[in-house]
Amino acid sequence: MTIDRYNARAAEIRWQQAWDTQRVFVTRNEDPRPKYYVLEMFPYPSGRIHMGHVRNYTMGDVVARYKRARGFNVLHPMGWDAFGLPAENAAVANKVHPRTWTYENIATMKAQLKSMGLSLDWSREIATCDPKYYKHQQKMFLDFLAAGLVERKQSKVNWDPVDQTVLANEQVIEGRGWRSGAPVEQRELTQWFFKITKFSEDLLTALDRLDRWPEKVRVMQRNWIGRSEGLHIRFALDPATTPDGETELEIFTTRPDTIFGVKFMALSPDHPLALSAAARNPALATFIAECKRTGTAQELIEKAEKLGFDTGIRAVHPFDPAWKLPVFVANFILMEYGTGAIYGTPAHDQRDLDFSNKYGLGNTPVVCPEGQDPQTFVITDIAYDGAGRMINSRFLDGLSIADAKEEVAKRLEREVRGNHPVAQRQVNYRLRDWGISRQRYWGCPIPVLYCASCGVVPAPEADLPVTLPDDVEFDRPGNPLDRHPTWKHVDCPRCGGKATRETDTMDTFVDSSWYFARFTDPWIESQPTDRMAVDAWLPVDQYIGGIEHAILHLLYSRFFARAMHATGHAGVDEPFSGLFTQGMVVHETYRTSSGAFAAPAEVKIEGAGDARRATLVETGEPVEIGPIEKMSKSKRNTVDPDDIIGAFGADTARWFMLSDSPPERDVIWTEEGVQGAWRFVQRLWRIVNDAAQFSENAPTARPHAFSEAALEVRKTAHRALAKVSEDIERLRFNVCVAHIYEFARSLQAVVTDSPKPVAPDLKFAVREAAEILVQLFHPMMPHLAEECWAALGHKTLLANQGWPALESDLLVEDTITLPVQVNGRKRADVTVARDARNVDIEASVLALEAIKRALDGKPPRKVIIVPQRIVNVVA
RNA sequence: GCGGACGUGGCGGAACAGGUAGACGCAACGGACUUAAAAUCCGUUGGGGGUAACCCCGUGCGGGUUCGAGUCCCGCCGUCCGCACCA
Repeated sequence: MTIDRYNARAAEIRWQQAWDTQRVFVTRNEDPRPKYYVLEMFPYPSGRIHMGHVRNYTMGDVVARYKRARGFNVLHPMGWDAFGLPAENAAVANKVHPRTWTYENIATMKAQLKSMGLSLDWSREIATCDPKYYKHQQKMFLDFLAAGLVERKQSKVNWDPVDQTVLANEQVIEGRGWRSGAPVEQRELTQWFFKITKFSEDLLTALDRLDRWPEKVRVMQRNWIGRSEGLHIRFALDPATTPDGETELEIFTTRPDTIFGVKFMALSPDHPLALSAAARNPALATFIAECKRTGTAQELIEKAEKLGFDTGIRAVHPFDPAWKLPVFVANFILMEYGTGAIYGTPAHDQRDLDFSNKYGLGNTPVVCPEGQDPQTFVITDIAYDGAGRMINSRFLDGLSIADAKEEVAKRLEREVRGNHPVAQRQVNYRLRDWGISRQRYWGCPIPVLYCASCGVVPAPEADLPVTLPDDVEFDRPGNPLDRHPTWKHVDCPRCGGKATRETDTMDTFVDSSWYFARFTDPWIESQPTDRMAVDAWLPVDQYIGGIEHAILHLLYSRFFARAMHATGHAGVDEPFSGLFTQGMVVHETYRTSSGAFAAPAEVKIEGAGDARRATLVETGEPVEIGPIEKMSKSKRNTVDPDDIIGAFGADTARWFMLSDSPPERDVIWTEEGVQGAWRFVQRLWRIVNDAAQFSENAPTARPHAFSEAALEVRKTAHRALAKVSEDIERLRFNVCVAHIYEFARSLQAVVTDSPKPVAPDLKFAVREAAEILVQLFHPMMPHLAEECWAALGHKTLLANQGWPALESDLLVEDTITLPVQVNGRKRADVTVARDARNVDIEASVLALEAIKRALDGKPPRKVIIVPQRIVNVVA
């Protein structure tokens, strides 16, 4: 009998329909089995899925299908991060409404995802642009507002001049907008903020408990939160030098130990004292204006030279009333951090030293490194920030840095001026509140009103959702909501007078900060979450997505979980107990002689190694093979998942995405790799069919005894089962793939090489092995697995089948083969009984020809036997 | 500058917890089948030496610990990523 080639296209559609009709992947909240929530970061509906999606969703699907087989009630939902700027850009470019554009994209991408055969519960699908979703987001905004977790304040914001909107600090990358890439400017605006800083300490310390997160991500978040302990000190100002009404200057320092090395004070150009001093000093006012000018582009600030201006004001040293310090305005002092003012200790801070050297303020070293002579220790160009003993510091001399910090804090805390202590210990964070106002149409409206007499008024809950108007124009830059003739004009719900709506919408990162909670009960209309459901399902057991969200999305979601907890919408603080960040899909780039990029589909490759040459298919023009880079439209090195699925089927694409590269690293998409995956699909199909034929009429009951050959088949199968199970648990999919290749190859050898007729026990063993093989690759290639399962005579869906039971007895061998080393070099193998005594092992080892030769007739000095592992003979 | 990760054949990579380095795949080469090709199957493939049994070298470089080091320690070199005037 000849076996037809496996027709992936036809089979895949058939099995997808079968899963659909039988509602296999629809999850019930009432299901009593233990829960497992696996989630991949939901996509932005940009138009079509790309290979990055294929990789991400395949990994999630492997975990979901595996856990389902292991008996868990698996929640594996999907939705759409559907608000955002590209929809508006499309509206400008193509005169299509953002909603239309978005939903058309969703339809396309949903069909593409379905063609991948993912075990998703589509009944829970949500789109964040749906008023049924953002209604609840508005409700939570109001709850957060009432709970003091939202505030409206004026602040300097990052303004993206291309997108014409505000960006959060996290969205500014190297001084440029994360989406537009335009240099970001600073502007003063009144904005809505989520008070993420209220949770700074908890967001930081809780990272230690996220032991199933990549260390890299935790480090990045730790740095981002940027906790530092220090002292808040009030310096008195010399009245003779100070503008009216000003008496003191507050600073924050993490190095109070260096207080006797201080040479100057420096203020941010935005500092109130700087401004009041500027009011009577035109030159200073000019300097400040200058700072702000260079300060419009973040990029320039970072490269700018340190500049200062002496205000003429003098501060008084807290330990010496006679010691006066010049107060400068300096361009490198940030108003947003600490108090916006510092004291400068040039010897021990590089920035202060640069500044001091420029303005001739000198420096006095106050920390002397171990082994240095304090008399000769001088600082010229490089500040010293290491450990050491205090010098030149009066009562601190001889103390360690830590003791000196403590001593200064103690003394200044005790000292009182104007009923307040002169200094207080303080913890500062780099983390800022999350500004969420965006001057955009296609986002969730912020549900507040402004009334001339009542001020800021929250929208009444009965009016939620505050929906977006449909009739908007995108013919001009700026926010269409603001220009809309009627939308923003409403009556004040408090006084009935005239009021206007907030026309800013929320940052789309708000939408994605709680979708994982909504998935647990997306049907409930009365509230954002059903507490029974959300508390039962959260946290997400395994979250999978790109490293690019290490800070933004993941930190916001952690904040949201806490805020939802505080307002009664959820019972957990951490949304994701397990996190995995997968690598990118990369591909070679191709350039024609004109410098234009060519797409892989347009290029023909010939030769191998150094002789590899590329030409354009159409013209035969030679093409330069360029570096391997992340697949992107601009470099045209993308491969369309539809093309791959069309040509080879989803299973081939899925298998290739899991092969070779470790999941956290980048994977290089190659035509050869796809071909290899496709060949293996066909090979599996043949092996399973051959095995089915081989084991025809196999006994259904397990034989009492097995021949050596049959036993070997069973051992191989169960060893593979053990390894693959373990490696799926550890998300080491590339290693799973290798084990499956190995197992398949050995099963194939048994089926081809065994003499006929076949004994019943071997039939049984081969049949068992074939079933295990199919079940092992099922999470990775579900369609092929169903087809094979049917070929093995099963009438039920493999998707509903449990994971095979491991017979661990089969993993234990009666005899073991140990490598034998002489002086750490392998010389031979020795096969002994598993429980052989060491003396017997030693005797067998020393009897080996190769060992005798290596010892050259001399007795060994020592024989080291590591049980079950290795023997080393020391000559 | 600060912080982190990594460095293994021609390539992607494997090696539990200090115990046989190079699993598995790709590419390449040789062979079988075929009129031929495709497809499939089998074999070889870190470097060097030897007819062979076998021997020597080998996990970025230099040291160290150990019976034994890809793995641990110290010092370099290189690559990638994140943060970047945060006082």
